[in-house]
Amino acid sequence: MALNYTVLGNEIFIPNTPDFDVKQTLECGQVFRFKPTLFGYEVYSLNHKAQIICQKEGTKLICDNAKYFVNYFDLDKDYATIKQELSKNSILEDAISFGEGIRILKQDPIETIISFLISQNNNIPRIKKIIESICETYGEKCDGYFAFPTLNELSKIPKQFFTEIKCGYRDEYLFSSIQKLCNGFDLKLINSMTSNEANKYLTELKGVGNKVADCILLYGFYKTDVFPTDTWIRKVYLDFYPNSNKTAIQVRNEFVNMFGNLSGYAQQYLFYSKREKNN
DNA sequence: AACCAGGGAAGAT
DNA sequence: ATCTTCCATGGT
Repeated sequence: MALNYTVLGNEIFIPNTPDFDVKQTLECGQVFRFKPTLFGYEVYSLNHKAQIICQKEGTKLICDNAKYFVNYFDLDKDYATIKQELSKNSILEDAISFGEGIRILKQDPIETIISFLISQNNNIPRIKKIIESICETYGEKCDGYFAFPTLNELSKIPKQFFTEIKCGYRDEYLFSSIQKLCNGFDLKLINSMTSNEANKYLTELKGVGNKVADCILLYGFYKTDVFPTDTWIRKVYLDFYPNSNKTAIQVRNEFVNMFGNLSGYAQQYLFYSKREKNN
């Protein structure tokens, strides 16, 4: 059954349902540009903003473009059926009931590439700080926030800036990949590729390896037959298969074989559950 | 002090 | 092709 929401002007209202939870959706590691407020959250995507107000009867989104955020929060997708299908696998039972309100956000490809270039071998609070700093300095000033810079704006950032805001060795990755995105690298090709082909293509960007490529494909291109495998997912794997010495790529391929087109969803439930519980 | 964080590049085998 | 080492930074 699909989500039952209503749109009134620039407001979206989602009545209480197990298939939508803002906290779970924002804090499951897929997005970095949001902050908690008194009554909920504020979320930023490109040059859009949504105020999210958690009420007794449901969740209200006050935004600049309701259509944009209906798509962003994937509100027209039937997650109940996805969860029902995935729950047949005992590995997922607990994780799904723990994060049953997760939605996979439909983010912008460039914003996703830059964000997950920064994410590698890094922790979430610092990732957020670095992205915010880039927006503040090079993004368009909007009403109470800064937009994510356009590709053209990104192309004007000197490598020195990435160094100064403590990107560490990722400064070169960001600088080099932005140049490439401006010059010859064609993201439109990805839509006509299989996920494996697209993964390989994305690794032509410096700093993008197998894992970051999977994140880009899942969050930026909505390809769900991928399974980003990071340190947390490897811990999950060890929970079910103790003293396994499989590499990240082996774990990744095993999960993709297990979950097929629903791999991306499965990954989110497992990641969120493991990271929140941290045991 | 040593280890970890949503890993990946480069060089050695 | 697979295995090591090193890579900045900040927190524990």
